[in-house]
Amino acid sequence: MSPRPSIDHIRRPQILAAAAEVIAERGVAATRIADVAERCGVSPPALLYWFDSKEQLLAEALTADDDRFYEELEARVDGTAAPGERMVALIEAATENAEDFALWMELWTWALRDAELRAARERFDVRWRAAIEAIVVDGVAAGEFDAADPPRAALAIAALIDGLSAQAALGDPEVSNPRLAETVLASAERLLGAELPARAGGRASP
Amino acid sequence: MSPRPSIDHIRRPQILAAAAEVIAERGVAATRIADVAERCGVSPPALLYWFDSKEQLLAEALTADDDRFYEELEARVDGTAAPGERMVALIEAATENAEDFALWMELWTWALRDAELRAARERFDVRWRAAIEAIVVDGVAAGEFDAADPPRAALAIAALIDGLSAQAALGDPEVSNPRLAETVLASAERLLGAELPARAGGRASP
DNA sequence: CGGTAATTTGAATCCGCGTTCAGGGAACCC
DNA sequence: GGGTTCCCTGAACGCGGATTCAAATTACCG
Repeated sequence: MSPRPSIDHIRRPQILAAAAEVIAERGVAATRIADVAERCGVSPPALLYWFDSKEQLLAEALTADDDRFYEELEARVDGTAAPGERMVALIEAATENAEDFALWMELWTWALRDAELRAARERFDVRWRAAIEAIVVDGVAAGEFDAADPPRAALAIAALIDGLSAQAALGDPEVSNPRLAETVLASAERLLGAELPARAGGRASP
Repeated sequence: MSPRPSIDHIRRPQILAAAAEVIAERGVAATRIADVAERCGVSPPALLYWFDSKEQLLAEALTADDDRFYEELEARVDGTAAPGERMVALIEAATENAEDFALWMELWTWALRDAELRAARERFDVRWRAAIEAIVVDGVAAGEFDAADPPRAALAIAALIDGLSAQAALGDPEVSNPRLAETVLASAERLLGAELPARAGGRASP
């Protein structure tokens, strides 16, 4: 509406957020610059003022939120003390919004052919695995977990979450959200040779 | 070259194969009809003679090979007898060509917004999980495996393979092809509560 | 207040690419 | 060997959409 609605550097994040929304709805391939502009209440060339090209804008949008995600997640997980509880908290946090996984899937697919996106994805994954591994190492040290090879266990748990989340995001009836979390938890118990504490939420039926 | 190089229904599969190749290289989004036509040594409109639209052609290409993949895999696996060996054979077969997983990732991403592709993907996944589950059930019946919930174990193994294959396809240095197979095997042993027989190939160093 | 820099816009440009069209050569059938 | 069908082609069409441009509007600064 007004030609200068906000000062300097509120614009870029705003555009990136709008782009991420549109991507989540339409997918990267079907996202037009005009869509993002409309969501911002702005004309298409305005976006080109802040970003060099559509490609650059979408690439940035695809990776902008992820750091925040990990920060939130690490904050949530580090709150609790015992490794078992931390692991449960992590698994819950990672599985509670499986729909959002669609954005990761987009990132993966575009990372197949874009070196920068590939590097970004790897950075996120390293961070993610490290978060898991830290818990595993603590659990082993505390005698709670039995894992001969913590990095491998962490890798397996991460992959398990990825694979199941993808299917959940795709609406697989076999992998509903509750079943997703259950399966990861049960499998993690096997992989870690430990019983994990029940989660706080509890079940619906008494 | 020659105007009628092949009879009736050799053309469609040929086009689909070419399309699958191009998709594997460029990705669905960047695949042009002209690319596929060129690979077939044919003009673009020729493809439109066999397929109604680009979209239909690509969708079909994305799912054409998969049935063959499962048939091959099931044939390979059913050759051996003991559940443990069958499981190892299945895991090896599924992990030996991680690069090909890129095509699956493309399928997933497009399935997010295309009902037919989504249904096709689910069909494949059901079949894939069933193959795993059959082995698990046999192993439990034979007393070789210890799995309280075979469908869940199968789901977990499938998800594990998916998640790790995706990272391998993305060139993650942490998930090289050998490490991929090792990790799946080691994790499957945990999930199934069983030692799996060493694979035939053996290791490189003596 | 004027001058300058920052931000946005509407309109125009430009191009890639899917698709359409009007034929044209080959096989097949009689 | 003439008609019919099948498969394909070159050229043209047309559209969607990214990017460019010149101008306008606004903020900031003296």
